[in-house]
Amino acid sequence: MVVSLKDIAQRAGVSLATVSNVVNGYRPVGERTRQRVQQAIDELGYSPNLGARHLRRGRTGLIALAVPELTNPYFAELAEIAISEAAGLGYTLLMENTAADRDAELALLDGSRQRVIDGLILSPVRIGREEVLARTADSPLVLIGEGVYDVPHDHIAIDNVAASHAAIRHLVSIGRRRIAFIGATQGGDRQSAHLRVQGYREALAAAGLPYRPRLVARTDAFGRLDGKRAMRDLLALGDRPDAVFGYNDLVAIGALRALAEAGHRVPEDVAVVGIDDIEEGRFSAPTLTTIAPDKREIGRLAVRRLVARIEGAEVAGSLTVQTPFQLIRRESTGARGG
Amino acid sequence: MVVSLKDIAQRAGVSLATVSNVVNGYRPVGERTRQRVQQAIDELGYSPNLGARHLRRGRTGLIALAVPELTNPYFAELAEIAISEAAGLGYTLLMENTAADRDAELALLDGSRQRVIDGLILSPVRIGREEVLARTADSPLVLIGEGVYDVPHDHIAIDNVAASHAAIRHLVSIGRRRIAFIGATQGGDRQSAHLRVQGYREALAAAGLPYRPRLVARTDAFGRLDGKRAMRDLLALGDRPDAVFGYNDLVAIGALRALAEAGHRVPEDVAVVGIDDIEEGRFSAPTLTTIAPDKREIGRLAVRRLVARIEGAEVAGSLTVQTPFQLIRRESTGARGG
DNA sequence: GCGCGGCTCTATAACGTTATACAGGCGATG
DNA sequence: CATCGCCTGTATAACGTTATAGAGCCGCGC
Repeated sequence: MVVSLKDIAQRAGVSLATVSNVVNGYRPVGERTRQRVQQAIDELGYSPNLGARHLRRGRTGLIALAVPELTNPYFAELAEIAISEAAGLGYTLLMENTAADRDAELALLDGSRQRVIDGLILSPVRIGREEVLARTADSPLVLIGEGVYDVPHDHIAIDNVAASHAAIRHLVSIGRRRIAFIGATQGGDRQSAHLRVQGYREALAAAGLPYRPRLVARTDAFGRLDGKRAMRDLLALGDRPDAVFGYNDLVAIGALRALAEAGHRVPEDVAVVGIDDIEEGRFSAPTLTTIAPDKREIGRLAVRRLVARIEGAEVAGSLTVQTPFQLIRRESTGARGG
Repeated sequence: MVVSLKDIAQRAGVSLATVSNVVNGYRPVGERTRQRVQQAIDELGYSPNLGARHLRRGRTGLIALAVPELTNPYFAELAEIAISEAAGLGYTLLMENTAADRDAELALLDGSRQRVIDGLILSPVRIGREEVLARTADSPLVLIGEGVYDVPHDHIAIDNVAASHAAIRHLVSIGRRRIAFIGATQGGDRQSAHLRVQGYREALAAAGLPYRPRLVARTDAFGRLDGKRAMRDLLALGDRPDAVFGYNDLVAIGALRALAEAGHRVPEDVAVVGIDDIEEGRFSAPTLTTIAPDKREIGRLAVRRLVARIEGAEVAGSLTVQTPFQLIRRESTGARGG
């Protein structure tokens, strides 16, 4: 049997309202009564009906984290952090998979899901500034990753241009001159790819190296297979690069695979760098040099800002936070050991 | 502004009940009225308040999938499938992370979370038959993976013993004689490890090979690092195995890494087989031979059975389904190409 | 001695739905 | 022509909770 406030009230011989006050302390209750009520709660094993509470309060205690792919370890690792942070704040985090689909992102942005969640953390891929501005829903929204700037929402990301700089500087520092980039995109979507390409170009220029469009490979998506295909295409071109910078670790790992299959040595023939620092890169052969964003910071910050907004803290304007990152050298650029 | 049934009713000049009937078709509505109501809905952009609906119907439309680790690609891949299957049936799937923690599993089993979800799909790791039997909550429960048998709940898994057989037979067929197992456990928890070890022993016996306890390595968890450490320990033992069967792909990938660091060639010196067929194993160097469970089938079946129970289909008794699996040969046991 | 404020507690009206009971109209049936 | 049943639609009571208004009681100050 499922116990409600009424059962407790009956058992303890008090009114509904008093039990409610004992449970959530909205108004003070006398010590004797409180004990009687508490005892009844313990005996009957009451736990509040969240649906009813939601109906009354207008909040569900649910927030969502929407990512383009659950199977990308970067997002899985981020999700684990966010889930535990949300739990600590009394919220339940719901994972949404947009599958990098524009309609899915739009639906989430102001769709019906909003009726059940108190707020949304979104990693946009296919939508841009206009779509976000056109949003009608009024529940709080926090953006993570890149793609959308200058909108009235909190935004947490790393500085992609700077991250690219760091990667390219590292490759230049170990003597590479023909540096390719894998993971550019066609359209204006996925801005982070643009930013990473931009950082790549700037850093090349800063190092006095020429920008060769042929060395920038486009991909449809950003998985291992995309990286592998792009690397294969680059190799087929004839003028082999001596280094590759991948849009993310998955793309870089795909590139590693293509290089191995083509019989090229990493890092001797071609050095490889990714972004994300997923665990897989610490176990690949060779291990993968990467730009490590502070996932813990990103996950915690995103949840905390969202919850702050939900709970009404009129935090000053929208806030864009750039979290730190770090270059981690591993075998794919010549570091020794694991 | 947030529109409710009342607003629609007013606009269309009908009663609340009629609008409700248009929305969810509980009772038929005349064609003319239906059109007027539908128009009002479209114009005002109504979407039902799920909290209220939950309160009234006693169902939330939320189901949960609880896994021991989100960052295990096997579960991430399974989750993607389950999420889309659930969406197709009109349910939202909530991911829960038990972090392989006993208390977390227990809390989920009959804890307060039950008040917000209609049913639970659980991949148990630390709890067994007794705990499941002692459960008080009465919402439907579907178990996936191994660990708990003979309980009155639906259960979907592969035949672990048979899977182990297939793996060992394969290793024997390519001439291996000293076959190690990585991923045994200490206690009675994580039954699947027991079953996989059991299959390993049986298959050794069937092949006329001796069972050497020293070649069975225990691990605390089942990640890459655990596999790497265990492999390192096995190598330190002196009598090097000529093949390794890992509890799962992650463990096997960790083993690959340890072998590479120790300078052993795979598969020439040591062949390696895992279980799960995660994408990572198709890109590792060497690519990983694995036992591939039918993740699509498992995910879809789990969701469908759970929903069937929720919706009251008194399906005959509890059902244990064993889904098919398949051996996929790759480089780590001598197959050529990707 | 009376009024007034503070302290507990209670009664009750929402929140937005859905299911039940009921009412009116109209054609078919006896 | 009266009656029955079907078909549409309505009014309304829940579901379990929380917030608001208010009731009873006690002690204190004038």
